[in-house]
Amino acid sequence: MQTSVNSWRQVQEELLRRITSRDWPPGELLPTETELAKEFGCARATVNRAMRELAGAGLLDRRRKGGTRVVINPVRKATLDIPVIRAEVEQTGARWHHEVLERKIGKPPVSVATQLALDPEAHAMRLRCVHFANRKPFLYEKRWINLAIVPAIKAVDLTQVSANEWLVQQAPFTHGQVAFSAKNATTSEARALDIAVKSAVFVIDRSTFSGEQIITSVTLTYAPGYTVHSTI
Amino acid sequence: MQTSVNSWRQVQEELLRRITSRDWPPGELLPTETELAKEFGCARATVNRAMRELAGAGLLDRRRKGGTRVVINPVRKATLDIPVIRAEVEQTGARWHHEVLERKIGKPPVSVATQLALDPEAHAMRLRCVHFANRKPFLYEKRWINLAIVPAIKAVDLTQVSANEWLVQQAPFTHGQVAFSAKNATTSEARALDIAVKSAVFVIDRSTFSGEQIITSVTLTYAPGYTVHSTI
DNA sequence: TAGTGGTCTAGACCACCCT
DNA sequence: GGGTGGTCTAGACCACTAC
Repeated sequence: MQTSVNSWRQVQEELLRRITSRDWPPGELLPTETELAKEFGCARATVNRAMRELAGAGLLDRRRKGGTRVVINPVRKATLDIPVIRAEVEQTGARWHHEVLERKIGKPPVSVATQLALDPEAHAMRLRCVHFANRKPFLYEKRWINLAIVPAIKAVDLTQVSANEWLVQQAPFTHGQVAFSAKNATTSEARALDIAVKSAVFVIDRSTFSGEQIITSVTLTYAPGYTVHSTI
Repeated sequence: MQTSVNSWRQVQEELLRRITSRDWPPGELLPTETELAKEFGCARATVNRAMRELAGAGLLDRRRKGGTRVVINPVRKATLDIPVIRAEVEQTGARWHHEVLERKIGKPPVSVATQLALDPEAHAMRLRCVHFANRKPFLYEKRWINLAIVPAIKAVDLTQVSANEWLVQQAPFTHGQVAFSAKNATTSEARALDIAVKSAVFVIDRSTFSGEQIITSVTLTYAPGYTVHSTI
């Protein structure tokens, strides 16, 4: 029994050491929280917090009565930030501005309505914008907004505030989905971003919800060179 | 003072409701943990856990003495899974196999050595593979492995076990970096994936570390159509 | 059914940092 | 200096599930 490993970070570090050093190889059954607490000379809650986070990271598999095991093929989790577009540009030191290409209100096509989980009769706002970094086209944005949730946006001058930023501040979402992919730029995307047709562009599709109801669905097409960074 | 909102999930739900409903608009200073605990009729630790997770999600900004505020432009966090390649393919119901195109041991070029943070004199293993889903090329893998960390891999038959899976099991990393991007396929990538040159391909660059030392650095080039999904 | 993790409590002390 | 969040403790009860 060692003494004074009593902060949950220290406990977590030691557990991680035993896993990576293969003291506890994949599949190994770990001691119980109570046993580890005794060994480390700390409270069970401290061990619990350390192990809970490792389980969240995909390294441990915990189940009541079954105990805690080292995961065989860990599914590690990467966390990546989703900032407001303006902040993302300005953080690189560049100047940001945006232009609205299209803004109309009407019934979305059926394909979009199902994607938005909207009543096909419901009205939505269609928006197409280009975001610039240092006056260079940076991002082409195609968006549908559910007016049943955020009717107030009808009165907003979206040439002054981007819909992205307005929505983030005025209609925080409870959860959302994101998808990342690559594709060859279409003619209209190439024109909007001032790039060659068929250039490889990075695409983010994102839908955000307030409870069960969708707020907005957006397709972000980034000019070539864009990279998303993340840590594991 | 309401009664029996005593689980941290209930507390978190209620806090989230007040934020999204703009009861607490962006920038608002929230009551202290002690006050909320009294209001909800639960222990301060319960409120703390609920708020800590919301802060981790980027919705709240917490500081000692300064109190807790609703973040103005929340930088939301997306979490995405990074499974072992074989598992990723098999989860779609497809059969997985892989082929090794190149496997050699030697000094890496200087550019790679700096990228790997390796002594230029250190030896590394160079690996190029293709992963298949239902016998169709799915992923082109270019990898450098730091033999100073995992010398044992020299004796492994990497045509039987993929380096990806072997490393995940035998040399768990403590942390890593990931980058996602899009690019037009080069000639060699197009040949490996059996696609047209200049097709848009999705690229993941990943480096993993054991403490300060790099374990491996890999570039994964996915065949067109590949999408990474995530939730916010 | 018994053992394990999941959670809550009441209290305490501490670190940080705003005023 | 004082108020706030960060964390730890010792104990308790509960929920799940492997056996």
